[in-house]
Amino acid sequence: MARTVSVIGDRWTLLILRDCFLRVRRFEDFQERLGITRPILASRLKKLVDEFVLVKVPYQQRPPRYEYRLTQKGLDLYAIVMAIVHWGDVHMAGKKGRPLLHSHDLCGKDFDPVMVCSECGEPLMARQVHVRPGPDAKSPRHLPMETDLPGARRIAKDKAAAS
Amino acid sequence: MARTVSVIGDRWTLLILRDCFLRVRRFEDFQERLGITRPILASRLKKLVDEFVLVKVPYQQRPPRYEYRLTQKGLDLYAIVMAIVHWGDVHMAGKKGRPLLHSHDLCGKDFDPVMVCSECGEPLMARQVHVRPGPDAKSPRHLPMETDLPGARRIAKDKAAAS
DNA sequence: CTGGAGAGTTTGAATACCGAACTTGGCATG
DNA sequence: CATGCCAAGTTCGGTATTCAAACTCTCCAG
Repeated sequence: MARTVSVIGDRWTLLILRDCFLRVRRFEDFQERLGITRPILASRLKKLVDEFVLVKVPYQQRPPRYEYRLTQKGLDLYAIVMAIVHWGDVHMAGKKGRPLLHSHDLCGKDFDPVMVCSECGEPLMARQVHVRPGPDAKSPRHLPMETDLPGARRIAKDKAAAS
Repeated sequence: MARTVSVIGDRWTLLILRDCFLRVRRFEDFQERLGITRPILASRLKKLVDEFVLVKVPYQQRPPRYEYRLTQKGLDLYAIVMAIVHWGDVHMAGKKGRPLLHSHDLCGKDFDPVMVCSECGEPLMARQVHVRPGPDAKSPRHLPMETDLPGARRIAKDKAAAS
């Protein structure tokens, strides 16, 4: 997650990516739609290209001009973007409702995105999920053993105080 | 989305929230696990509390001490966190694999999170979704006209320049 | 030869962030 | 009583980002 956040974890990058999914592709359009400063936009686009989230494609030669398009890696960010949009719709919408509606070509209906389990298809809830160390697990002191956190903590004291 | 990003869109907040889902709750634990500086951690926790994503709960009185817990609004961020973790697992994992595995209590299996359509249950793909203005749609000049006419965009600028 | 477009680069001031040390309140030890 | 420890912050001086505004560079059009 830290690696992912180092790519998408700043104020502007997620907004740039949302616009990519809305088919915005040119520097000037990003700049005007987002109100982002030009130097920051340039640096964010460069980073996304370096990370292979976007590709820079020439759309004319005479004065060489480029546009930015999502790669497959970039398209795979769709779940993240939709999850964010949906949370905003649920928890941050103003009185009037949501700014955009999404319709699904496959079923033709307006929908909300739902996160489900790949194995059983049920909607995921934080309380119904547990984690275990994987193949690339981090060092012990940084691991959050499910059982009540830092075993080394002075629990005796807390208990004494609580009782 | 802009409103949501203003809450979760910085380098540290998403990492703090991931740790919340891993049942980290105390200031010192966040600080040590993330390596975040104490002033920034304090300010981020305060912001999350102000936004009702976390609540500050006293866990002892003697010297008054608090821990931070997810509210329902915070728990609803799970889809975002899982989407980010999954993208990292797919696109940023090192050779050895992923750092954590998730198992689903309902079916007992290790799983990946999948974003599906609330109406038909099919996995969502960016190209199978179209957007329409919703009840709280933004002003026309900020909307992404699907058609890509090179002349349409100049007008706003001309007006601005004239004034 | 003046005037756009489009995609960026400078530049100097304001803001955010960092590491380290300090504060506060309550034990615990010697 | 003095010292030390813990947890949860604050304060502080210096560095790193971000900002707004202006500038560059390359073409084309009149």
